[in-house]
Amino acid sequence: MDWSIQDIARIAGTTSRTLRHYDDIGLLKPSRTGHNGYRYYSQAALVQLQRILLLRGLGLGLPVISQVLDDEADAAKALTGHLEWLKQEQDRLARQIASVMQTIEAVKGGGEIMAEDMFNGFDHTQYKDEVEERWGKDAYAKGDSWWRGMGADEKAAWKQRSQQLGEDWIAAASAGIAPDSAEAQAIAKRHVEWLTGIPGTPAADGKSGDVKAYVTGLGEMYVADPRFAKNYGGAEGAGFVRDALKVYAEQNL
Amino acid sequence: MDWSIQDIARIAGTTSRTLRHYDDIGLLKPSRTGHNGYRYYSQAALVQLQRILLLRGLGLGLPVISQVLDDEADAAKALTGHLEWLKQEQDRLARQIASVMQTIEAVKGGGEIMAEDMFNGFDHTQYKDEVEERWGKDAYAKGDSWWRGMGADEKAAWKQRSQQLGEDWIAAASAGIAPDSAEAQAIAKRHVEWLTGIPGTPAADGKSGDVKAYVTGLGEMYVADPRFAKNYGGAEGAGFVRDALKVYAEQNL
DNA sequence: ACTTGACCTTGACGCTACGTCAACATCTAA
DNA sequence: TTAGATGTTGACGTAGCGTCAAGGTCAAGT
Repeated sequence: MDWSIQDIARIAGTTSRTLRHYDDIGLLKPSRTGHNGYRYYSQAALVQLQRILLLRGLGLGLPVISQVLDDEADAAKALTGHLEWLKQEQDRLARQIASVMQTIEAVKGGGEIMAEDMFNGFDHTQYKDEVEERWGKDAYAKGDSWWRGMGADEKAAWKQRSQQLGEDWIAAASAGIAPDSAEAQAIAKRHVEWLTGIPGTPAADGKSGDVKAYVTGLGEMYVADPRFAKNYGGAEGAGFVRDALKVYAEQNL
Repeated sequence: MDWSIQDIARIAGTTSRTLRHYDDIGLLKPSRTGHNGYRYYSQAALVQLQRILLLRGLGLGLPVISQVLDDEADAAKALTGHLEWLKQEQDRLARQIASVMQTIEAVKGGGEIMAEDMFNGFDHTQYKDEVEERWGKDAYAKGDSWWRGMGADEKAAWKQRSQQLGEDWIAAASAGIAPDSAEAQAIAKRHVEWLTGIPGTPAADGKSGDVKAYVTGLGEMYVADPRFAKNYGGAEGAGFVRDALKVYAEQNL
């Protein structure tokens, strides 16, 4: 009335190693163990195995499967959540495919993978007044000397990061997600980390409270100043950035 | 003229751990090492790092990136190959999404994740005559007793595997890929493994040569017999199966 | 009874690309 | 001088098994 480990492996279309693994992690125990340590499985175990393989085929992780099997009422919930994850992955893939195609074209045309001056139209010095007014002349002097001291490569790198952040912000805002969603907050985290790269600002050397004020203040400036707002998709996108940064600052700084 | 590990990490938007990792695997060595063991990176290293991060962002693996950096002429080729992989992943995701949605509906409606009689319309005994004629009365007797000795669960499992194989074959055939392609051969491999689950046939207990003849013979039967052919999408699909099995048998059995 | 050969067991390493301690050395600014 | 930031080299963890390694067990044939 029961089968050896190879038997069910073949019946269910999997391997004995997998069954031993499921035993190890407690996902599917053999229904009986021989005096010699051999694992034997009954019909009930086979049904469970089928379910496991079905769910695994849908892409669910083993811990989730375990939980679903414990309480089948959760199945619909777990699957719905998983569906969301799958859709996000699909989006991510679509974006990557577009990027790769674009890069292929660039490589075919230009030759070099990445020219040094990929990023133009970014002039750090144009914000001199604002920085002085808000954070003091001293801050700007330090910040500016830091910027002028950079090599072309470093400047390019800096531009790339800021541009990437801008793109991600715009994508997030137009995706219709909430500013306090995990995705938006992840970008906010990167944004703040990026800010800490500017010496002389509260973000780089300040205590938690100062950084909080600095970040929220910046968010407001992004909305108010169209020169900044355009980096984030205009006033609307900048508003999203401001809201997201505000939430992030309050929760983490 | 060079930066510490934290400096470039911040400049490039990554972490020092990542840079140490790249050093360990030889992907990006520091341009200079201090007497104290500290890593220092030059502008050239920064440019390399930028390229690495760009390619990584496109989803390429580190070994591939390493190779592309060694010979930039390969970039377009590597990217094109990667693009294919991305598209396949996209397809897989699309199928998974469809399956998950379908399963959600089934769970909502039916309650149970998998009822025992999910698979109907499959009658093992209907092929009695063919089996006897081709492989001898003895073979059928053994095969049939084996089948009748199965529990409902086991029968269901068997049906599921055969049905799954049928679906995969149809998908492969309609995808327009070649019978000797890696994907088709992978299904063929599974098909043969599935066949070995039938005791009394050459596939289960035979020597290599017998199995080869058996498998190729089966392939022909799938085409000739509409009752089998319909499991593989009709005569055309069965033809694809036959060709794939033939290639597999010749190369592996 | 003895030998094969198939099948079983428990470890334990490998894979991707790092994150995350741990324990300890070094540099920097007050 | 000393605290705090930053650096170093291990080494473990991650998801889900594949893949040896080394050694017991079992069924069948001689």
